[in-house]
Amino acid sequence: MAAKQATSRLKRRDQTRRDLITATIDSIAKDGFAETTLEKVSKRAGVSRGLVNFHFISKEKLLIETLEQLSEEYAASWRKALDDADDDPVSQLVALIESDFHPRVCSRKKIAVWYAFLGEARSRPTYTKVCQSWDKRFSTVMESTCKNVAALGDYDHVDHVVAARALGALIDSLWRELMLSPKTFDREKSKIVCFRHLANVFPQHFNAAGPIPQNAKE
Amino acid sequence: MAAKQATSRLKRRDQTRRDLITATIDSIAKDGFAETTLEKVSKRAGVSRGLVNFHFISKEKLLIETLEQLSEEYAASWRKALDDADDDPVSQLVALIESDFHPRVCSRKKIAVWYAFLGEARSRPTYTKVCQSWDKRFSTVMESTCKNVAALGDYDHVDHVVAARALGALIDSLWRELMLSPKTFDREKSKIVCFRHLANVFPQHFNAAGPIPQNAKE
Amino acid sequence: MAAKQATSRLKRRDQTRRDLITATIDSIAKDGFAETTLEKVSKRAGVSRGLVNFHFISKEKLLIETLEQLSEEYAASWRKALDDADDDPVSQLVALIESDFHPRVCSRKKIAVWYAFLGEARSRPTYTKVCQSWDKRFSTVMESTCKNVAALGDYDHVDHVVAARALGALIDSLWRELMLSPKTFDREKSKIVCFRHLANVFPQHFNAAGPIPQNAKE
Amino acid sequence: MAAKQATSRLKRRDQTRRDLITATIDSIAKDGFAETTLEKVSKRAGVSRGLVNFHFISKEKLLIETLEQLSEEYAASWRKALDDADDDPVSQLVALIESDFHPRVCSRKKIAVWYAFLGEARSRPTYTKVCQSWDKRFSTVMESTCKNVAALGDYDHVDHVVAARALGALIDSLWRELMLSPKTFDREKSKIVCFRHLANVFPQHFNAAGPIPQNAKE
DNA sequence: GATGAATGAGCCTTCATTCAT
DNA sequence: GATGAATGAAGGCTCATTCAT
Repeated sequence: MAAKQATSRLKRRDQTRRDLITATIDSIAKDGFAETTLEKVSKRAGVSRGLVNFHFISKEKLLIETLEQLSEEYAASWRKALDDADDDPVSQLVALIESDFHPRVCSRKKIAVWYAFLGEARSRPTYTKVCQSWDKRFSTVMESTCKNVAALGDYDHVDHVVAARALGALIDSLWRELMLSPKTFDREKSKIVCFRHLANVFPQHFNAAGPIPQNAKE
Repeated sequence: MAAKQATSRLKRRDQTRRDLITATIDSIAKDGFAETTLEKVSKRAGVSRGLVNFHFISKEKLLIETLEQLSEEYAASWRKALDDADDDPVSQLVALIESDFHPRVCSRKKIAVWYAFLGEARSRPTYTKVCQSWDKRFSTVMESTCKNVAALGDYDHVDHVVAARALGALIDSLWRELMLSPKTFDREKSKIVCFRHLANVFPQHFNAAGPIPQNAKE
Repeated sequence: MAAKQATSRLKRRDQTRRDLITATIDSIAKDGFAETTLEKVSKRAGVSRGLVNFHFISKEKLLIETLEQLSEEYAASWRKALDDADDDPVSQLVALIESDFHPRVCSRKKIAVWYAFLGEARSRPTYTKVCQSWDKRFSTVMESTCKNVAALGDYDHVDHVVAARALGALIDSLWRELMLSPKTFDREKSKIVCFRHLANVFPQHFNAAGPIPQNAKE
Repeated sequence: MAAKQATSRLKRRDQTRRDLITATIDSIAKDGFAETTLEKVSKRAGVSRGLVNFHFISKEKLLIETLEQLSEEYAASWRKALDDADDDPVSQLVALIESDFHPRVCSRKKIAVWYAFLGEARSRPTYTKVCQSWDKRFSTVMESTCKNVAALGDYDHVDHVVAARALGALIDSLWRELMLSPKTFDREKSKIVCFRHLANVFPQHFNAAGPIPQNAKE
């Protein structure tokens, strides 16, 4: 029973922590980094003022955990996408793109927060690290997938590393469009832009509509 | 004589304003947006605390003018690059790339500031507008130049709009690398990355070294 | 127990608020409106600087609450005086005068503060309202009491409304004397001035010493 | 010619000083004491920022001169009224009342300024002095005039000193009404209130309409 | 004599953090 | 474990005053 109570307490504790991180994301998205105060965050999470320091020691630590969670969510999303995808590089590339534009990670709110952290990254080493590894992990998988795609066709002249980097950059550029000009942003058109880029580079495997079915060949 | 006096005063006034904007850029680059205070800025500019409000009314207005100047500097840079370039689209594309990696606009400091503003853009409408137009103006010229390049060769299957966007995104991604990982960044290699992207898309006109001389054709 | 705790906290809270208002009155009385800063007020109240904003949101709101309390204290004073007085108009008029010169409300400090607010009344609508209602409430009761006195005697030719207003004005004038020339001010003499005014208007019921006993008549 | 130039300069100087005092009055009337800054004053007077200190040394000195001018204007007004009046006390009393409600001195603006200074009087000795003498000079003449009126009739039981003081207080109360409730204020009705007070005290010489013609008696 | 840029002290306010209850 | 009053440092801003031009 004591154990149960302890478990319940732990759950409660974690729930409060999660609530606070969610509230932090919401606040940064709405009011920006500069206007995000612990009072707003605690009010939004429905807890008392002093509780944030109790759970996270300092505001800075709360912010770092928030960034880390955001980063983890993102990585988890594309990892799962890869796991669920068929075992060929083209499908995997498609899965990565699908994942990156899934509302789960690609919402105006989350992207605004991501850019907010990026904006402070230069002057806060911890942010720098998280942002670097965020970029790094994704570009690595993107690169290797593009490499595998390149191996499928007649792409000797294609620089798959640069193609991968350009694809990553393109996705980022579309995210930024969602943040700055949400009205012109369109989730489906964004994917098409990515496919068109792939069609420019891997014309045998992609066109504007997405991957070109390769079964005819076999 | 009175006119001269007025001129001298005006010059002085403008010089002070410029100094303050420069100091603001330096401060944001070094300490970040959140840690940029008017005291630091005024100290850096070597003037008294109250002078900022005297000249710019409020901190926010100083920040906006700073962002605008940054935006203007950037646009002026690539406009001049275009003006100075030969009158063929390939040279112009090269000029745009050269301009974007020229230390004048592509310094770690300036890019950090640009990203700092971008980070607050979501929650401050004025920043949003300036950032939008910054993106917009550049992508427009990039697109039309790529279109002209596409017209030079056998590029029917190439989507030049997406190619242009990808190039812009690539440049931005390299800038971000300069900001987050200055040690791995290399100005020349960055241009080569861009050329490689162009080589992927316009293989008749670009290779990793840059533009392919076309005189053989004539 | 929780309730007790809450009560204790609430008491504490209210005590702090009261202390701050008292300190505000003291400060305005001593240094004047213009020189009353939150630092002085908080120091006088023995609390930290930021607590004022915590409890009153802004300096302006603290000032308004201070004025309101002053107004309430004053009204409470004469209301109690009326309650405690005998049930005849002459005794009531005497009670009102006694109340107005009671040190509880008629201290140099409080009058200085009252005049300080009056001085800013024109340019701050909230002050205007409080000052208006202060004046209004008192003049209403003064008027009706004078009316009742007038009905007691042979005062057909007497304008009791004007007599009441003149009495109120006289009291104010004596208050002002306390503020500007405290050395010539004398509490007892001030009441005599009021009685003399009443003697001028209601000679059958008042003389310089106060009310004339009317039992002979019965 | 040099003298003429000097004179012209002196005139100009005085004009500027007068403009600044006028602007000060306007500013205090509109924005209150607390919000009256030298910048507003100089802007209102149409001169440069630094000129106030040049002409008045300090803000405080400008304020004192403003108060003094207001006081002088007021005294000049009732002195002239007395000079122009017939040589009997009743006419003189009427003249004093007329003067006190003449727009020249009894405007909402000027009264607001007068009360603004009064509000700071307690904490600034110089203001105290000016306000004291303002009160004193007027109450002295009021008292002697009332004394002379009292001598005209059967007023043995009348305390003319208190009657005079009440009249002065009444005028002040009506002024305050103009400041706080300009909509209910009425210049003519105000005078009638004063006459009614006098009718209460000197029924043989005043009624609600004003002085009672005494020629029938002779 | 006049201007207005520049100074710097001081004010109100905000806010992360602490701690008694 | 949770609350919220209290702290105190720091920030943006105002403004009287100074002074070079």
